[in-house]
Amino acid sequence: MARDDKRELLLQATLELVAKQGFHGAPCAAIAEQAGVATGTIYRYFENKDVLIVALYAELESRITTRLMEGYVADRPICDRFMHLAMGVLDYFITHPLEFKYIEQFHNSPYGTDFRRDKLLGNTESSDSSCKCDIYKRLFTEGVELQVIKDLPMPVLFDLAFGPVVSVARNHILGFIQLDDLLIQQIARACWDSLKRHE
Amino acid sequence: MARDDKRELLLQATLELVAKQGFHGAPCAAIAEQAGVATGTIYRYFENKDVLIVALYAELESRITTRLMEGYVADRPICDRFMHLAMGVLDYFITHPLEFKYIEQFHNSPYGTDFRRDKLLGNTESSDSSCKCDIYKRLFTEGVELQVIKDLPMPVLFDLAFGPVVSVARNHILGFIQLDDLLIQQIARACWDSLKRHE
DNA sequence: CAAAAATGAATGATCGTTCATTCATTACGC
DNA sequence: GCGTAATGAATGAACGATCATTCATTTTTG
Repeated sequence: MARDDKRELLLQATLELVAKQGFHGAPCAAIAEQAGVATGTIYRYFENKDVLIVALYAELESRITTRLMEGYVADRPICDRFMHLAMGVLDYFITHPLEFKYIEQFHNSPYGTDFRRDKLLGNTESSDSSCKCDIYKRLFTEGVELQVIKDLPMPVLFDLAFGPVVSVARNHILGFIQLDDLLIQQIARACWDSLKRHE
Repeated sequence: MARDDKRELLLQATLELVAKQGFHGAPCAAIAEQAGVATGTIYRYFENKDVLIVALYAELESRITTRLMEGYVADRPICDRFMHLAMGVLDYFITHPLEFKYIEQFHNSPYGTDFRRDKLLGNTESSDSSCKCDIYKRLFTEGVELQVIKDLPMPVLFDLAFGPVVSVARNHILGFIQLDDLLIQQIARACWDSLKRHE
């Protein structure tokens, strides 16, 4: 078996176990078993468990960003671009429930807190302009300047746009609601309503 | 020392440790030390640690509901009542950061998942009409009937209203933004914009 | 066959929980 | 009122279970 294959198997096993049972249900022994390797093998591909956890998170972020950039046309109207991004994120989450659950678990754990802190402080690699946050940030900045988006602090605009999207995705995946294309569009539109400046 | 005092000390110690360091940072030994009692004493007031965790959550929910009902006038316009509730929740969260953090930790843990599942299934005590959810549910139902709120599934309306509120509260408490009365009002208004039916 | 990869039993640390013991308080006998 | 017995709250050392990590050994590869 090629070297990268086993690394991939370990990442996939971690994704499934953490998404389905949380970090408590994903000890190293279980991850190894799910991947079909021995416990010790984990340490040939990752320095320790924390490195594995963070590496998987980075991989998932990268996948979403790649998907979001597909079909994104930078010179469309602000509203159209926002709808594309909001519906894209929502669609990605509900078609990849395991990835969504993992990301949620990660954010609400010591891993996520440390990760955020690191991003705020020594943000040396923020020159990566393909970051999902940057796409939104530029869109919102432009919208505020053109006076089509409310003049609120950038993090607040993020919360207005993402807060409902994440909540709705969670409720869909847990089976409390059933999202379809029409509903997704209505939700993205409602988020836009909260961002849009009053005429 | 009166019996209830030690129970209260244990609840307070659990609140502080879990809020500040997560469940990982709140072993029974640490909770007891913070409360100024011995480890074993916990088991005189609570059957086990899970019971303690859930009891604290129920206590916090009760406190918020009590606060929210203060000054709530049922025959005001839909918009006014929504603004009162949204601003009230946001204000409570940012003035009680430990309680907010604990509730977030609880929701994103096996405890929270089980709690939700129990509420969905054997919901025998749902006759408690003072439940926070019920206040909102009745407000939204009335709003949809009067055609001032969008005709979307009830859980989606919850997500549109609560998603941004929770996100914003978290970012304020983590120090990423600084909320004041004006900003709180603007955010509640933005949430209302996402709920409001288009003319 | 030599080097690299994989193995999984062993290790040490940490956790929730238990329980024999201590000790302050209360109730009782005289 | 005083000495003694009974009570049960409080204690914290000890236990068993679980975890991440290590490493001597075996297996695979080239």
